[in-house]
Amino acid sequence: MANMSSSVCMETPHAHGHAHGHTHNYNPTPGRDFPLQIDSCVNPVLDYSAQMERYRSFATFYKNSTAAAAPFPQTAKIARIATPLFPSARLSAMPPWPCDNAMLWGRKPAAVNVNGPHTHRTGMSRAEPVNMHMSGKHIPQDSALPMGADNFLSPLAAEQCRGLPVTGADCMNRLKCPPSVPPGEADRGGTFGGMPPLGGLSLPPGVIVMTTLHSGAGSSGVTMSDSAFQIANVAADCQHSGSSCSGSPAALNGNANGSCSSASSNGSGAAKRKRKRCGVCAPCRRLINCGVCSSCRNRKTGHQICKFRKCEELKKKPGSTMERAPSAGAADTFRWFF
DNA sequence: GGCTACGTTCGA
DNA sequence: TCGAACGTAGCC
Repeated sequence: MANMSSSVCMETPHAHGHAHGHTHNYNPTPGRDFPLQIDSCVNPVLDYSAQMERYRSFATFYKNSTAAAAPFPQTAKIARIATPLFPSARLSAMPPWPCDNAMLWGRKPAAVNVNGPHTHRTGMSRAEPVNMHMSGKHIPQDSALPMGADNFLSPLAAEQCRGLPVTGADCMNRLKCPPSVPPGEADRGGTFGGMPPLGGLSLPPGVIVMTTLHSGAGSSGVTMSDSAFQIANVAADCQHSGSSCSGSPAALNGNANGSCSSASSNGSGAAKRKRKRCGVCAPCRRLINCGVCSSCRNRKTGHQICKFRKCEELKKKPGSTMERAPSAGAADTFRWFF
């Protein structure tokens, strides 16, 4: 599970207590570092080109290296290629914050189990599925809005809502947490307690959300990715099975294969259901195949996704996630989502 | 029906 | 134990 923690660790240098020992050299300077990250988000085409160029360089490099006397082992290739592109991402093993380039530059997203047409959740108006921000009507505003001082969240809002049962606007509103929200409500609906206020550090809301998810859930042995996966699976399975099950944290104690109790009791049929990518882990967020790994090179016969895009959750055994019962802290963490 | 990719099997 | 190959589910 250490790899999960490292792969989804999006903690900011000040968002946690450095309990895990490593030190961050990154000291965000508002007004200096932030625009750098903004660039990476508002210019997805540039990011894509950069990544493609990087992959190509890797491929060329390793191709030449293989011909040389000391070829690189596959693990070394993987370790090198898997290194995040962005400086800040090297600290977190993820992009500075999750910009859905796939959405921004038009690639159709992989079907992830974030939700479906309906997820049986009540008490929240949701006119569209979460991935509704993939629709064209969101793309222009997401990708073309100037990054004004007050609307820097706008291009991010849709992505921050990936996997969340809220609309992009709703998500953004929650993340902004206007001052009119009472402090108590802010913890519950706007942001998390124990988190640095958004205004103090110019960080994308997604980073902060995941920071809390990590720090809160991780302490109980449940990583953010695990929990998000479970939530997503609950939603997805409700959609597929047609049975009614709530998305409440209590439901997360259920089958990690994404089966509600009714479905899991059906026997092998539900167990055979293919799992879907969580859509939130670093590999799921990777947009392009490396073209170098064995899966890419052997795509015709291997039928496998690029090793660097293989969902962290799917790498685990199907039953591994349910061995860790979500703690109350994890439940509190995800109260925000529902 | 084609494509992608998850799950399983099997060999090294 | 790991990775390649295969079957096939899921999606379009």
